Amino acid sequence: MTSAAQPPAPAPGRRPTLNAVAARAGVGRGTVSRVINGSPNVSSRSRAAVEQAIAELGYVPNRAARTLVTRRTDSVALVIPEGEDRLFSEPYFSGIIRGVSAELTAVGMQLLLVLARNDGEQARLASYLSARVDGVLMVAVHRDDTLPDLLDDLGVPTVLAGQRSEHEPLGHVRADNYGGARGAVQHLLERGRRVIATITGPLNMDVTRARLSGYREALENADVSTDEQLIVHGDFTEEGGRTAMRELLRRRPDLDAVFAASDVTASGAVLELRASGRQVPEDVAVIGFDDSIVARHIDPPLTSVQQPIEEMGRTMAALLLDELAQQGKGRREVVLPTQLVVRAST
Amino acid sequence: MTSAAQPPAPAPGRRPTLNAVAARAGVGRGTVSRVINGSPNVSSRSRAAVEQAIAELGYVPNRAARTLVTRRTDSVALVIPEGEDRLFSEPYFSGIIRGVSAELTAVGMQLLLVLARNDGEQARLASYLSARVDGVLMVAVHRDDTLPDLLDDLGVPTVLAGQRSEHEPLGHVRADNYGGARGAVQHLLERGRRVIATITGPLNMDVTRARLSGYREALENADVSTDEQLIVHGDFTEEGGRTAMRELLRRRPDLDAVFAASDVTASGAVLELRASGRQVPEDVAVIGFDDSIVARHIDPPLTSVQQPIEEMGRTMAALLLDELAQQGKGRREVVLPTQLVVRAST
DNA sequence: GCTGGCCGTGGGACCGCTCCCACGCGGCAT
DNA sequence: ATGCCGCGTGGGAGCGGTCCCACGGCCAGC
Repeated sequence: MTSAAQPPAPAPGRRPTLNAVAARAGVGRGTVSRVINGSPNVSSRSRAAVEQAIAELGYVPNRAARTLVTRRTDSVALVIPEGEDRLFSEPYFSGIIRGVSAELTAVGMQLLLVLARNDGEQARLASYLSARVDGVLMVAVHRDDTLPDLLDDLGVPTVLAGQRSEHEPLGHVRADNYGGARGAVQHLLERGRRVIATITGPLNMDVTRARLSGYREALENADVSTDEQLIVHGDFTEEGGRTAMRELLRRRPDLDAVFAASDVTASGAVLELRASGRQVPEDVAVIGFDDSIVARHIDPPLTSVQQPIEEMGRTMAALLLDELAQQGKGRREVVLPTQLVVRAST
Repeated sequence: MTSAAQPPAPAPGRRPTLNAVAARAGVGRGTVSRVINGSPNVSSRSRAAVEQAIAELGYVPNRAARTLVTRRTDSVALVIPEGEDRLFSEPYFSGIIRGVSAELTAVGMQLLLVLARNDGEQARLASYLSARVDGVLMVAVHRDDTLPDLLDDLGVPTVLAGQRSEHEPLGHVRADNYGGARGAVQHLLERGRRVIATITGPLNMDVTRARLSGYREALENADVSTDEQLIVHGDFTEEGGRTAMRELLRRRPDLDAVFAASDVTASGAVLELRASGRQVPEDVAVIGFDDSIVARHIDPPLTSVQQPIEEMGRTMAALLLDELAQQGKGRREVVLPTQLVVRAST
């Protein structure tokens, strides 16, 4: 019965704690903490001792304990609207993930993946996120998405891929859709095409409007008359592309080129053109957008506008980390250049 | 100077705590905790009071505080080998994510996305994961992947999509690759094809061996002689498909069907067949695997073997939650049926 | 020589929760 | 009536960090 209060009790199969490191290094907890957090006010002697103890013990800081006191979770959420499966296809999603992930792991933050339903649960989701992460990245935002605003109200730094409207108040990254579209149409003009149609995306997306502007601009610059008959709205699906193409052929059977707002739409257009007895690119040239896996695999391989997806991911993460660092200030927008990838369809 | 120790100090812009709920409900902290965690030993009076207080205060439990004491993080990681961009294409990745996410959010767990490099960092990654999550889900495991074993050694429950070898010790979910391949070849036989070649995947993947077995089995069942000349190895890429097809045509110019181990491989094969002057499906029928976006968009649309991807995701998560619940026991394997989707290529 | 300031340091208080012990109370068997 | 049991309960201890205050030692300035 001489058990006078168990001294340190090495703790069974448990990971070493900061306390254990301090004991082993012969310093106080505060000093270990300072070393870990890179404080300059530590003598090199202490620092060396602590670093050695950390290495010997294989110490890894307990994130929960740190979060409890600092109120930072060191994690950000990537929110994806459920149903936007389009996003998951190459190269979009892999690129975004790779970029975001690279930027985040470099600073020791972790990435949470959250699928969001587009129903009335957005308020609940916003509150959930505000308790779980330091910031939020969102892709595929639509004009009427409220989640970004809800998050903003809760003070959760948020960065979007793309803007909801031309005056997006939140930080965001987007490709130069306007310039990409203009370049695509210029390319068609250089190939000698003169009756150039376009199949757009959904009207409630900013990318649709930007690409349409680029299309118009290119034609006006070239003094080619623009005909509203040559503009049809699609929905980014293959079926939408077929339907739109059918309508275009009805209106202007003499068209000699089509600029589609997505590769999948373009692939539908190609099918419909072929069904009407036209050859691509001999009779009608076709350009897509996204440079997706479909562009490379359909026949003929599709000329397409490529976005710097991975860099967009990296930039999104960087902007968010910026906002985190400066407490919500420094909200910025970044526009990245696109590149035309020429293949057999033009 | 009459400031005698600030009493409760309502705390400024901070979220309500369990203490605040207890005070408002007029009960002790223990009781609030019991209500939140669904303990049965709470009088219905107390329970009602607590629930009302929670609602009024908009209380959300602090996960870090809970994790600190329970040593559970209530989160699992989905580990994806970097470079396996193939996985990111429709429908694979979106399906897995949707299935996993649905199952996890139903029980309040969160999903961490982790990109893993295939270098010597795996030990570090394993240790990182063991500190950050309760369990791990892995996709695209190769025969020589060590991460699953490292995790197992650290006692981190792990569930794989697919098996590394035929005697996978870890819990895993896979599609019936054998049955799917057999069914595909049977379909070709029913279409009257007799000289059926196959382009496999990489030999270090179990799916490759399983699909090859199914191919052989179907031919043997039908008393069609199998010729090793008809088997060529690919690598799941389009270029690999072209190369393999070229080799097959050299060896057996009389072949009348090809079963490819992936849609992308199949699309390469189709291009090469066409280049050789053959028509698909008139001269040579082609079947792919995965029922990916490529299958639907190439010309002709590809007959393909579809896997129940979303269900695989759901099942993976369910198996992991099971292991979590029973402390690593109940390690199981689940095989899900495939389905042949017939299109114009056969 | 004394004072002031700064540097490096140790350690108490605390973050918000769960775990568990101890207590009061009523009902049942003795 | 007395005991015991078990239920519902309150609250102390502790999880593993960070923050910050106080302290000793040293050097520079007067």
